Amino acid sequence: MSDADSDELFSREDLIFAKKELLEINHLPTHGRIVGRDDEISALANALNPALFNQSPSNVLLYGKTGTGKSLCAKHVSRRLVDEADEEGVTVGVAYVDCAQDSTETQAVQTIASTTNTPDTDISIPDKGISTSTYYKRLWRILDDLYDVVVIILDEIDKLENDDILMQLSRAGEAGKLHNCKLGVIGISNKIKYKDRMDERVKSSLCEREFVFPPYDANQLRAIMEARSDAFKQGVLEPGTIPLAAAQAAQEHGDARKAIDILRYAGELAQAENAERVREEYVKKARERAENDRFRELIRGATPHSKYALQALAILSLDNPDVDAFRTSRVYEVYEQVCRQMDSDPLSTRRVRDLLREQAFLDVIEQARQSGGSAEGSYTEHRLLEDPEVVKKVLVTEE
DNA sequence: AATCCACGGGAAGTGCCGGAAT
DNA sequence: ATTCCGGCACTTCCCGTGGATT
Repeated sequence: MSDADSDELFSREDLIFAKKELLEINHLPTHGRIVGRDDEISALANALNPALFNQSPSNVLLYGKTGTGKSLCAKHVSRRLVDEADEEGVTVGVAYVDCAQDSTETQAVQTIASTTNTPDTDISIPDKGISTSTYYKRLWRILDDLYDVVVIILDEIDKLENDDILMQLSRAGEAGKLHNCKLGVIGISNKIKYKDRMDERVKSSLCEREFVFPPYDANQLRAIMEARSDAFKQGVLEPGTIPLAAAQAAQEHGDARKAIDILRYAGELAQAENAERVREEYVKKARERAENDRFRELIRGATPHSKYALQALAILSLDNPDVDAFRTSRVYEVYEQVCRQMDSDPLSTRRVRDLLREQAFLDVIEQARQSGGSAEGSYTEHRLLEDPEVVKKVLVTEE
């Protein structure tokens, strides 16, 4: 814009990135090791191990916050299983379903059936047009015809609209739907509370084993980022950049995806300013942006009044830096003020209680039941899990 | 073919109230 | 004794569907 060679509208050469695709969200590390998940990988392998002897693998539920490597490990282990079982003469199939995309029973079955199907069969799986039960019938046939064992990975399982498909999958064997093929289900959720919402019978069969994925610490994040530093040109990254970005990401949520985002944003900022190197100041700005994005994503789809309630909690947190949890009645008072500012009629206390509970399920806030002591009643306290500054900024700029 | 309308289902929201907690 | 949580029944509003009418 202000440079001497400003007649150059487009730059001819990328000064910062060499292989930017390494930093794209969906990029999976193909070669090299998965950082810091050895225990989880071997536990998962252990649960699936019976498949090697043509026996039923255990059903598993994986918990952990976003960006802790759940999907990655599930995919990795199941792929290894297919290879090793092949050497043993056992045919293993894997179906991966992203339940955020296929959130209904029909869509999910359709995806499973069409990914496990091969042209060798005379079974066709149309995109649409047949009933759910027909999909199931064809799926059972495919599985029996082609595989000894099938592992079904249900990612973001909490996004499913109902438990019907879990019901079908968990009972497929005993209900006589499958004759030769054994079924194993890996459920992946980033909501610890998801299990509470599950049907009791599904829960007992699907959660034979549970593993919790802890957030990455700063060292692990640093290793993850360094494994992708080839995305940048030689010498562009200052030596302190990655450790700084890792430290910041670890401090916030230990989310590897976000850590990579920070790195990419920092590069883009450097690019936008025609800098030759990625300096630390860019990392700081990038972190702010990544954090805003993350929170924006978290509250996407929330109703206006949900946001007002969150805003009220953020205001309380900012006004009282020494306290971090507030009882419902105080939140409601501030919420009423927010509504007045927004020129909107406040909802009832009953409704706001529910809205806050929804936010707690989404891990935006945390609730704890408290008691005031003798003759003082009991109540719930709400604590914001996000940086109040970020919450306020995002919520205010949304309007 | 375009318009209208009745209908059902689901989400949002309210009020009531028994009961948990200390 | 006190606070307020959370289940329940109920209302209101919106939206997609599908058949009837113009």
